[in-house]
Amino acid sequence: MENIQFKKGVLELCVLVLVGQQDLYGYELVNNISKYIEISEGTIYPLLRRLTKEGYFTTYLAESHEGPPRKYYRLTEGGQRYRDDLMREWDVFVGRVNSVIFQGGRHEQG
Amino acid sequence: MENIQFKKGVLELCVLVLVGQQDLYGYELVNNISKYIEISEGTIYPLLRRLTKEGYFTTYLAESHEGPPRKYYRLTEGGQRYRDDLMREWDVFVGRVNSVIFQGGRHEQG
DNA sequence: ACCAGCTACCTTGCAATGAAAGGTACTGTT
DNA sequence: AACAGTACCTTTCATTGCAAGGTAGCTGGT
Repeated sequence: MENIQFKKGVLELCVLVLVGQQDLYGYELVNNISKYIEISEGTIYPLLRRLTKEGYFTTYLAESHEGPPRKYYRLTEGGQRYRDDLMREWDVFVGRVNSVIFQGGRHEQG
Repeated sequence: MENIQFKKGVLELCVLVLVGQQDLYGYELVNNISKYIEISEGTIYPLLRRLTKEGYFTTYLAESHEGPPRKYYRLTEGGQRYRDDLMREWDVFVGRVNSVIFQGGRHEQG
């Protein structure tokens, strides 16, 4: 998978979903997501900052036995709503793209 | 559908697929795709230029009864290969994103 | 004490791409 | 002539992912 462009906007959704399941810190998130989708720290940290700034996450620090303190991210209520909206949009979007590429945009629809 | 970012890279695939089915001109393409995905001329024309420059399309002009001449785009062999590669990548990508957001990145996998 | 390697955080500068806004030009109708 | 519709094109901007680099703490080996 070399196509960077596919990822645009989708990483945001992945991050929102994973943090929604349990509080996570950035480094953990990178390792978690990158099992599936190639991703680097330089992508995740700015994304986490932005989503926090936009009110979708709160953060807190916790000590670690194996290194510097970890900054955990927790999904807010607004974040949950945003996540749910994005999931619906993702679903609709994939459906529409598949309409275009599998039926050639010639399929009858509303 | 307000999320612009989802579209990044995917429009390229849509354009390749549609032109692969039959020669199309830009204006027609905009109207065709925008039934499914919001899109504007300012997006399509630069994209068509780029894909032509990269050797995926050839072009020819044809007169029109109802306005200025139309510039038709035709998919090259290289374009067909690229289209097929992109389709496979899109499929894989969607599968992986769904793994992350539906199984929380905890599903066993190669 | 020193160093390597890992964990964990962060930033700057860059490239790609979609969109808004604007421009050109032809045809047909009024 | 004026206008609407078709059809092309460009410039400028915002967003976002990445490479590269920087800071700092902990662990284990020498």
